[in-house]
Amino acid sequence: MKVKYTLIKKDKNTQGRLGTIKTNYGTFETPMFMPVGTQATVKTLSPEEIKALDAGIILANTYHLCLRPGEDIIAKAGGLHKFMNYNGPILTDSGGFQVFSLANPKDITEEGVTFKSHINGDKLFLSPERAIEIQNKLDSDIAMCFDECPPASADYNYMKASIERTLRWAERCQKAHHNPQQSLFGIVQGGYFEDLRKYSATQTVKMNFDGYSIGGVANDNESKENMYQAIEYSAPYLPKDKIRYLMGVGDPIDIIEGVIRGVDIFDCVIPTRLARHGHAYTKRGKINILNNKYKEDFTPLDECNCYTCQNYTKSYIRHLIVANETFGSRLLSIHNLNFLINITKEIRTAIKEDRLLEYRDNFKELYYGKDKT
RNA sequence: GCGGUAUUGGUGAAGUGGUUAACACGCCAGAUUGUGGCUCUGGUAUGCAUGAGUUCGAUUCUCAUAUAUCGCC
Repeated sequence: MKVKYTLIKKDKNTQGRLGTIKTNYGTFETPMFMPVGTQATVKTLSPEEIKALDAGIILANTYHLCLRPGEDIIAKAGGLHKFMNYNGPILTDSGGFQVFSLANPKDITEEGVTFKSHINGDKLFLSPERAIEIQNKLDSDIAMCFDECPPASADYNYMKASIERTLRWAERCQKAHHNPQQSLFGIVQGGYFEDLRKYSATQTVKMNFDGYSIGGVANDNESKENMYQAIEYSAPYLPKDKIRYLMGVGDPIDIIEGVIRGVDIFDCVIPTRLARHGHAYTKRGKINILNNKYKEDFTPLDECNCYTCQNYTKSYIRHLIVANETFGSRLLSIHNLNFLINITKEIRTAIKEDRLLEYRDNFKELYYGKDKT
Protein backbone atom coordinates (compact mmCIF):
# COMPACT_ATOMS: atom_id res chain seq x y z
CA MET A 1 0.00 0.00 0.00
CA LYS A 2 0.95 3.63 -0.47
CA VAL A 3 1.83 5.79 2.50
CA LYS A 4 -1.11 7.62 3.98
CA TYR A 5 -0.86 11.05 5.55
CA THR A 6 -3.45 12.18 8.06
CA LEU A 7 -3.54 15.77 9.24
CA ILE A 8 -4.50 15.82 12.90
CA LYS A 9 -4.17 19.46 13.82
CA LYS A 10 -2.76 22.70 12.49
CA ASP A 11 -1.05 25.26 14.71
CA LYS A 12 -3.29 28.29 15.09
CA ASN A 13 -0.59 30.88 14.45
CA THR A 14 1.67 29.21 11.87
CA GLN A 15 1.59 26.67 9.07
CA GLY A 16 2.79 24.01 11.51
CA ARG A 17 1.05 20.64 11.07
CA LEU A 18 0.64 17.73 13.41
CA GLY A 19 -0.05 14.51 11.57
CA THR A 20 0.61 10.82 11.13
CA ILE A 21 2.06 8.80 8.31
CA LYS A 22 0.91 5.24 7.89
CA THR A 23 3.21 2.84 6.05
CA ASN A 24 3.54 -0.90 5.54
CA TYR A 25 6.13 -0.87 8.28
CA GLY A 26 4.18 1.08 10.88
CA THR A 27 2.75 4.48 11.61
CA PHE A 28 4.66 7.46 12.93
CA GLU A 29 3.83 11.02 13.91
CA THR A 30 4.95 14.16 12.12
CA PRO A 31 6.77 16.52 12.19
CA MET A 32 9.62 14.01 12.16
CA PHE A 33 13.34 13.99 11.53
CA MET A 34 14.75 11.13 9.43
CA PRO A 35 18.22 9.83 10.27
CA VAL A 36 20.28 9.34 7.11
CA GLY A 37 21.51 5.85 6.32
CA THR A 38 23.11 6.39 2.94
CA GLN A 39 24.71 2.99 2.55
CA ALA A 40 21.95 0.93 4.16
CA THR A 41 23.17 1.82 7.62
CA VAL A 42 22.86 4.86 9.81
CA LYS A 43 26.59 5.20 10.29
CA THR A 44 27.76 3.54 13.53
CA LEU A 45 24.24 2.59 14.72
CA SER A 46 22.52 -0.78 14.81
CA PRO A 47 18.86 -1.06 13.77
CA GLU A 48 17.97 -1.63 17.44
CA GLU A 49 19.65 1.65 18.36
CA ILE A 50 17.78 3.48 15.60
CA LYS A 51 14.49 2.07 16.85
CA ALA A 52 15.30 3.14 20.40
CA LEU A 53 15.56 6.73 19.17
CA ASP A 54 11.89 6.71 18.08
CA ALA A 55 13.03 7.54 14.58
CA GLY A 56 9.82 7.25 12.56
CA ILE A 57 11.59 6.65 9.26
CA ILE A 58 15.11 6.55 7.87
CA LEU A 59 16.65 7.45 4.53
CA ALA A 60 18.86 5.40 2.24
CA ASN A 61 20.44 6.29 -1.06
CA THR A 62 19.90 5.05 -4.59
CA TYR A 63 23.19 6.34 -5.92
CA HIS A 64 25.35 4.69 -3.28
CA LEU A 65 23.43 1.42 -3.19
CA CYS A 66 23.38 0.93 -6.95
CA LEU A 67 27.15 1.39 -7.04
CA ARG A 68 27.66 -0.91 -4.07
CA PRO A 69 26.48 -3.60 -3.53
CA GLY A 70 24.13 -3.14 -6.50
CA GLU A 71 20.33 -3.16 -6.39
CA ASP A 72 20.08 -6.74 -7.69
CA ILE A 73 21.88 -8.08 -4.65
CA ILE A 74 19.54 -6.17 -2.36
CA ALA A 75 16.53 -7.43 -4.33
CA LYS A 76 17.88 -10.97 -4.03
CA ALA A 77 18.20 -10.46 -0.27
CA GLY A 78 14.48 -9.70 -0.21
CA GLY A 79 14.61 -5.89 -0.36
CA LEU A 80 16.27 -3.22 1.64
CA HIS A 81 14.38 -3.88 4.90
CA LYS A 82 15.48 -7.49 5.02
CA PHE A 83 18.95 -6.78 3.69
CA MET A 84 19.73 -4.34 6.50
CA ASN A 85 17.49 -5.99 9.08
CA TYR A 86 15.44 -2.84 9.62
CA ASN A 87 11.70 -3.34 9.83
CA GLY A 88 10.70 0.33 10.00
CA PRO A 89 9.79 2.71 7.17
CA ILE A 90 12.55 3.61 4.69
CA LEU A 91 12.69 6.41 2.15
CA THR A 92 15.21 6.28 -0.68
CA ASP A 93 16.68 9.36 -2.28
CA SER A 94 16.85 9.13 -6.05
CA GLY A 95 20.52 9.88 -6.51
CA GLY A 96 19.74 13.21 -8.14
CA PHE A 97 21.58 15.17 -5.51
CA GLN A 98 24.64 12.88 -5.44
CA VAL A 99 25.04 12.96 -9.18
CA PHE A 100 25.27 16.71 -8.96
CA SER A 101 27.21 16.99 -5.75
CA LEU A 102 29.90 14.33 -6.03
CA ALA A 103 29.98 12.53 -9.36
CA ASN A 104 31.91 14.28 -12.08
CA PRO A 105 32.28 15.25 -14.78
CA LYS A 106 28.63 16.06 -15.12
CA ASP A 107 27.14 15.52 -18.50
CA ILE A 108 23.48 16.42 -18.26
CA THR A 109 21.20 15.72 -21.20
CA GLU A 110 17.47 15.38 -21.62
CA GLU A 111 17.92 11.62 -21.40
CA GLY A 112 19.76 11.65 -18.07
CA VAL A 113 23.12 12.22 -16.41
CA THR A 114 26.42 10.56 -17.26
CA PHE A 115 28.86 10.54 -14.37
CA LYS A 116 31.87 8.80 -12.96
CA SER A 117 31.62 6.50 -9.98
CA HIS A 118 33.39 8.00 -6.99
CA ILE A 119 34.47 4.49 -6.03
CA ASN A 120 36.35 3.31 -9.10
CA GLY A 121 35.80 5.91 -11.81
CA ASP A 122 33.42 3.72 -13.85
CA LYS A 123 31.39 5.70 -16.32
CA LEU A 124 27.75 5.36 -15.32
CA PHE A 125 24.40 6.67 -16.39
CA LEU A 126 21.42 7.62 -14.28
CA SER A 127 18.09 8.58 -15.81
CA PRO A 128 14.57 8.94 -14.41
CA GLU A 129 13.73 5.41 -15.56
CA ARG A 130 16.93 3.94 -14.16
CA ALA A 131 16.59 5.73 -10.79
CA ILE A 132 13.06 4.43 -10.42
CA GLU A 133 14.01 0.92 -11.52
CA ILE A 134 16.67 0.83 -8.81
CA GLN A 135 14.33 2.15 -6.14
CA ASN A 136 11.60 -0.31 -7.15
CA LYS A 137 14.09 -3.10 -6.62
CA LEU A 138 15.32 -1.69 -3.33
CA ASP A 139 11.67 -1.80 -2.29
CA SER A 140 11.77 1.22 -0.01
CA ASP A 141 8.48 2.60 1.29
CA ILE A 142 8.96 5.95 -0.38
CA ALA A 143 10.90 6.58 -3.59
CA MET A 144 11.95 10.01 -4.81
CA CYS A 145 11.78 11.34 -8.35
CA PHE A 146 15.08 11.81 -10.13
CA ASP A 147 15.57 15.56 -10.25
CA GLU A 148 18.22 18.01 -11.31
CA CYS A 149 19.59 19.80 -8.30
CA PRO A 150 21.24 22.93 -9.66
CA PRO A 151 23.36 25.20 -7.47
CA ALA A 152 21.37 27.88 -5.74
CA SER A 153 23.61 30.39 -7.49
CA ALA A 154 22.33 29.33 -10.93
CA ASP A 155 20.87 32.23 -12.90
CA TYR A 156 17.19 32.61 -13.70
CA ASN A 157 17.34 31.22 -17.21
CA TYR A 158 19.30 28.15 -16.21
CA MET A 159 17.00 27.55 -13.27
CA LYS A 160 13.93 27.89 -15.44
CA ALA A 161 15.21 25.41 -18.00
CA SER A 162 16.26 23.11 -15.17
CA ILE A 163 12.86 22.98 -13.46
CA GLU A 164 11.19 22.36 -16.83
CA ARG A 165 13.46 19.39 -17.34
CA THR A 166 12.89 18.17 -13.78
CA LEU A 167 9.14 18.30 -14.51
CA ARG A 168 9.59 16.22 -17.66
CA TRP A 169 11.75 13.82 -15.67
CA ALA A 170 9.04 13.64 -13.00
CA GLU A 171 6.53 12.46 -15.60
CA ARG A 172 8.97 9.83 -16.81
CA CYS A 173 9.54 8.71 -13.21
CA GLN A 174 5.82 8.31 -12.72
CA LYS A 175 5.49 6.26 -15.91
CA ALA A 176 8.43 4.05 -14.99
CA HIS A 177 7.20 3.42 -11.46
CA HIS A 178 5.74 -0.08 -11.06
CA ASN A 179 5.96 -1.02 -7.39
CA PRO A 180 2.46 -0.93 -5.84
CA GLN A 181 3.91 -1.20 -2.34
CA GLN A 182 6.01 1.90 -2.86
CA SER A 183 5.00 5.57 -2.86
CA LEU A 184 6.57 8.12 -5.18
CA PHE A 185 7.26 11.75 -4.24
CA GLY A 186 7.70 14.70 -6.58
CA ILE A 187 10.33 17.37 -5.95
CA VAL A 188 9.92 21.14 -6.11
CA GLN A 189 12.95 23.14 -7.30
CA GLY A 190 13.41 26.74 -8.43
CA GLY A 191 16.17 28.23 -6.30
CA TYR A 192 15.20 31.50 -4.69
CA PHE A 193 12.97 32.66 -7.51
CA GLU A 194 9.42 33.09 -6.28
CA ASP A 195 7.71 32.54 -9.62
CA LEU A 196 9.83 29.49 -10.43
CA ARG A 197 9.12 27.90 -7.06
CA LYS A 198 5.41 28.53 -7.54
CA TYR A 199 5.48 27.15 -11.07
CA SER A 200 7.51 24.10 -10.09
CA ALA A 201 5.21 23.38 -7.15
CA THR A 202 1.90 23.79 -8.99
CA GLN A 203 3.04 21.78 -12.01
CA THR A 204 4.42 18.99 -9.84
CA VAL A 205 1.23 18.86 -7.80
CA LYS A 206 -0.79 18.49 -10.99
CA MET A 207 0.89 15.13 -11.50
CA ASN A 208 -0.66 13.91 -8.27
CA PHE A 209 2.25 12.33 -6.45
CA ASP A 210 1.93 10.49 -3.14
CA GLY A 211 3.84 13.28 -1.43
CA TYR A 212 6.01 16.27 -2.21
CA SER A 213 9.38 17.49 -1.28
CA ILE A 214 11.15 20.80 -1.43
CA GLY A 215 14.65 20.45 -2.77
CA GLY A 216 17.60 22.63 -3.56
CA VAL A 217 17.59 24.67 -0.37
CA ALA A 218 20.57 23.04 1.33
CA ASN A 219 23.18 22.99 -1.42
CA ASP A 220 25.29 26.09 -1.14
CA ASN A 221 26.35 28.27 1.71
CA GLU A 222 23.23 30.30 1.36
CA SER A 223 21.81 32.34 4.19
CA LYS A 224 19.10 30.90 6.37
CA GLU A 225 16.80 33.71 5.30
CA ASN A 226 17.09 32.58 1.68
CA MET A 227 16.33 29.04 2.71
CA TYR A 228 13.25 30.03 4.67
CA GLN A 229 12.14 32.21 1.78
CA ALA A 230 12.43 29.31 -0.66
CA ILE A 231 10.22 27.21 1.63
CA GLU A 232 7.67 30.00 1.79
CA TYR A 233 7.67 30.23 -2.00
CA SER A 234 6.96 26.49 -2.28
CA ALA A 235 4.93 25.09 0.61
CA PRO A 236 1.69 27.09 0.13
CA TYR A 237 1.11 25.38 -3.23
CA LEU A 238 1.39 21.87 -1.84
CA PRO A 239 -1.84 19.98 -1.03
CA LYS A 240 -2.94 19.83 2.60
CA ASP A 241 -3.57 16.10 2.54
CA LYS A 242 -0.08 15.05 1.43
CA ILE A 243 3.29 14.86 3.14
CA ARG A 244 5.74 17.75 2.71
CA TYR A 245 9.39 16.78 2.94
CA LEU A 246 12.20 19.35 3.12
CA MET A 247 15.29 17.70 1.69
CA GLY A 248 18.67 17.92 3.35
CA VAL A 249 17.72 20.26 6.18
CA GLY A 250 18.47 19.42 9.75
CA ASP A 251 20.01 22.24 11.73
CA PRO A 252 17.88 22.38 14.91
CA ILE A 253 16.57 25.86 14.28
CA ASP A 254 15.96 25.12 10.60
CA ILE A 255 13.73 22.21 11.56
CA ILE A 256 11.62 24.47 13.74
CA GLU A 257 11.46 27.20 11.09
CA GLY A 258 10.61 24.58 8.49
CA VAL A 259 7.68 23.27 10.50
CA ILE A 260 6.44 26.82 11.01
CA ARG A 261 6.33 27.10 7.22
CA GLY A 262 4.38 23.86 6.78
CA VAL A 263 6.98 21.10 6.47
CA ASP A 264 6.35 17.61 7.90
CA ILE A 265 9.58 15.65 7.51
CA PHE A 266 13.29 16.43 7.28
CA ASP A 267 16.50 14.58 6.69
CA CYS A 268 20.07 15.64 7.18
CA VAL A 269 23.52 14.12 7.48
CA ILE A 270 24.66 16.76 9.88
CA PRO A 271 23.87 15.16 13.26
CA THR A 272 25.84 12.02 12.41
CA ARG A 273 28.62 13.86 10.62
CA LEU A 274 29.02 16.28 13.52
CA ALA A 275 29.13 13.28 15.82
CA ARG A 276 31.98 11.71 13.89
CA HIS A 277 33.81 15.01 14.11
CA GLY A 278 33.29 15.33 17.83
CA HIS A 279 30.41 17.80 18.10
CA ALA A 280 27.28 17.47 20.19
CA TYR A 281 24.04 19.41 20.26
CA THR A 282 22.94 20.69 23.62
CA LYS A 283 20.00 22.84 24.68
CA ARG A 284 22.51 25.65 25.15
CA GLY A 285 24.09 25.32 21.73
CA LYS A 286 26.48 23.09 19.87
CA ILE A 287 29.63 22.02 21.70
CA ASN A 288 32.95 20.62 20.49
CA ILE A 289 33.77 17.72 22.77
CA LEU A 290 37.43 18.00 21.75
CA ASN A 291 37.71 21.29 23.60
CA ASN A 292 40.22 21.13 26.40
CA LYS A 293 37.66 22.26 28.98
CA TYR A 294 35.87 18.90 28.75
CA LYS A 295 38.96 16.89 29.62
CA GLU A 296 37.88 16.46 33.23
CA ASP A 297 34.18 17.13 32.84
CA PHE A 298 32.45 14.12 34.35
CA THR A 299 28.91 15.30 33.61
CA PRO A 300 26.71 14.16 30.68
CA LEU A 301 26.58 16.08 27.40
CA ASP A 302 23.21 17.59 28.24
CA GLU A 303 20.11 17.16 30.33
CA CYS A 304 18.90 14.38 28.16
CA ASN A 305 17.20 11.01 28.31
CA CYS A 306 19.27 9.29 25.63
CA TYR A 307 21.42 6.21 26.18
CA THR A 308 24.60 8.26 25.92
CA CYS A 309 23.64 10.89 28.47
CA GLN A 310 22.24 8.32 30.86
CA ASN A 311 25.49 6.38 30.94
CA TYR A 312 28.54 8.37 29.82
CA THR A 313 30.44 11.56 30.64
CA LYS A 314 31.93 14.27 28.45
CA SER A 315 35.38 13.33 29.68
CA TYR A 316 34.98 9.73 28.53
CA ILE A 317 33.45 10.64 25.17
CA ARG A 318 36.21 13.18 24.59
CA HIS A 319 38.77 10.50 25.31
CA LEU A 320 37.14 8.17 22.78
CA ILE A 321 37.03 10.80 20.05
CA VAL A 322 40.63 11.85 20.71
CA ALA A 323 41.70 8.21 20.60
CA ASN A 324 39.75 7.71 17.38
CA GLU A 325 37.61 5.00 18.88
CA THR A 326 34.41 4.32 16.93
CA PHE A 327 32.39 3.94 20.12
CA GLY A 328 32.79 7.70 20.59
CA SER A 329 31.19 8.41 17.20
CA ARG A 330 28.41 6.03 18.10
CA LEU A 331 27.67 7.67 21.46
CA LEU A 332 27.62 11.13 19.88
CA SER A 333 25.49 9.93 16.95
CA ILE A 334 22.94 8.48 19.34
CA HIS A 335 22.83 11.73 21.28
CA ASN A 336 22.66 14.06 18.26
CA LEU A 337 19.93 12.06 16.55
CA ASN A 338 18.00 11.85 19.79
CA PHE A 339 18.35 15.61 20.16
CA LEU A 340 16.77 16.33 16.77
CA ILE A 341 14.07 13.70 17.10
CA ASN A 342 13.28 15.06 20.53
CA ILE A 343 12.92 18.53 19.03
CA THR A 344 10.28 17.17 16.66
CA LYS A 345 8.57 15.60 19.66
CA GLU A 346 8.51 18.96 21.45
CA ILE A 347 7.28 20.60 18.26
CA ARG A 348 4.36 18.18 18.10
CA THR A 349 3.40 19.00 21.66
CA ALA A 350 3.70 22.71 20.92
CA ILE A 351 1.39 22.41 17.90
CA LYS A 352 -1.17 20.58 20.01
CA GLU A 353 -1.14 23.54 22.38
CA ASP A 354 -0.96 26.23 19.67
CA ARG A 355 2.30 27.64 20.97
CA LEU A 356 4.79 26.79 18.24
CA LEU A 357 6.10 30.36 17.95
CA GLU A 358 6.64 30.54 21.69
CA TYR A 359 8.47 27.22 21.53
CA ARG A 360 10.75 28.56 18.79
CA ASP A 361 11.56 31.75 20.69
CA ASN A 362 12.34 29.87 23.88
CA PHE A 363 14.47 27.38 22.02
CA LYS A 364 16.47 30.09 20.28
CA GLU A 365 17.02 32.07 23.42
CA LEU A 366 18.52 29.09 25.17
CA TYR A 367 20.38 27.66 22.15
CA TYR A 368 22.02 30.85 20.95
CA GLY A 369 22.16 32.69 24.27
CA LYS A 370 20.46 35.97 24.96
CA ASP A 371 22.69 38.10 22.70
CA LYS A 372 22.10 36.37 19.40
CA THR A 373 18.79 35.29 17.93
C1' G B 1 91.46 9.91 30.57
C1' C B 2 92.12 10.97 25.05
C1' G B 3 89.78 11.76 20.26
C1' G B 4 85.35 12.24 16.92
C1' U B 5 80.20 13.68 16.21
C1' A B 6 75.99 16.04 17.74
C1' U B 7 72.63 19.60 20.69
C1' U B 8 66.70 23.78 16.52
C1' G B 9 59.08 23.98 19.56
C1' G B 10 55.44 19.08 23.10
C1' U B 11 57.74 15.29 19.35
C1' G B 12 60.40 13.93 14.59
C1' A B 13 63.14 17.00 12.07
C1' A B 14 64.70 20.91 7.47
C1' G B 15 67.56 25.22 7.00
C1' U B 16 70.47 30.02 6.20
C1' G B 17 76.12 35.12 7.88
C1' G B 18 70.96 39.52 6.85
C1' U B 19 63.03 40.62 5.80
C1' U B 20 57.79 36.77 9.26
C1' A B 21 63.04 29.44 11.14
C1' A B 22 60.33 24.86 5.99
C1' C B 23 57.58 20.48 6.63
C1' A B 24 55.09 16.58 9.47
C1' C B 25 52.80 14.85 13.92
C1' G B 26 50.81 16.65 18.40
C1' C B 27 48.27 20.48 20.79
C1' C B 28 44.57 24.70 20.57
C1' A B 29 40.34 26.57 18.01
C1' G B 30 36.78 26.85 13.95
C1' A B 31 33.88 24.59 9.85
C1' U B 32 30.38 20.87 8.17
C1' U B 33 22.55 21.09 5.89
C1' G B 34 18.83 15.03 -0.07
C1' U B 35 27.15 11.90 3.76
C1' G B 36 33.17 10.07 -0.92
C1' G B 37 33.56 7.43 7.72
C1' C B 38 38.71 9.94 10.61
C1' U B 39 37.66 15.43 6.30
C1' C B 40 38.55 20.78 5.58
C1' U B 41 40.41 25.80 7.50
C1' G B 42 43.17 28.59 10.83
C1' G B 43 46.58 29.18 15.19
C1' U B 44 50.75 27.21 17.52
C1' A B 45 59.64 28.36 18.59
C1' U B 46 60.33 36.89 20.02
C1' G B 47 63.90 31.90 19.25
C1' C B 48 67.85 27.39 17.24
C1' A B 49 71.99 23.71 24.69
C1' U B 50 74.61 27.72 28.05
C1' G B 51 78.30 31.66 28.24
C1' A B 52 81.78 34.69 25.75
C1' G B 53 83.98 36.35 21.11
C1' U B 54 84.45 37.69 15.56
C1' U B 55 81.05 40.79 12.52
C1' C B 56 77.42 46.51 10.52
C1' G B 57 74.58 41.92 11.58
C1' A B 58 75.00 35.04 14.10
C1' U B 59 70.61 29.97 15.05
C1' U B 60 74.45 29.70 11.06
C1' C B 61 81.80 31.30 12.10
C1' U B 62 85.46 30.84 16.69
C1' C B 63 86.43 29.48 21.83
C1' A B 64 84.90 27.63 26.61
C1' U B 65 81.31 24.92 29.48
C1' A B 66 77.27 21.33 29.91
C1' U B 67 74.74 17.16 28.04
C1' A B 68 74.25 13.00 24.65
C1' U B 69 76.55 9.47 21.63
C1' C B 70 80.56 6.67 19.13
C1' G B 71 85.74 4.97 19.08
C1' C B 72 90.48 4.02 21.72
C1' C B 73 93.35 3.03 26.32
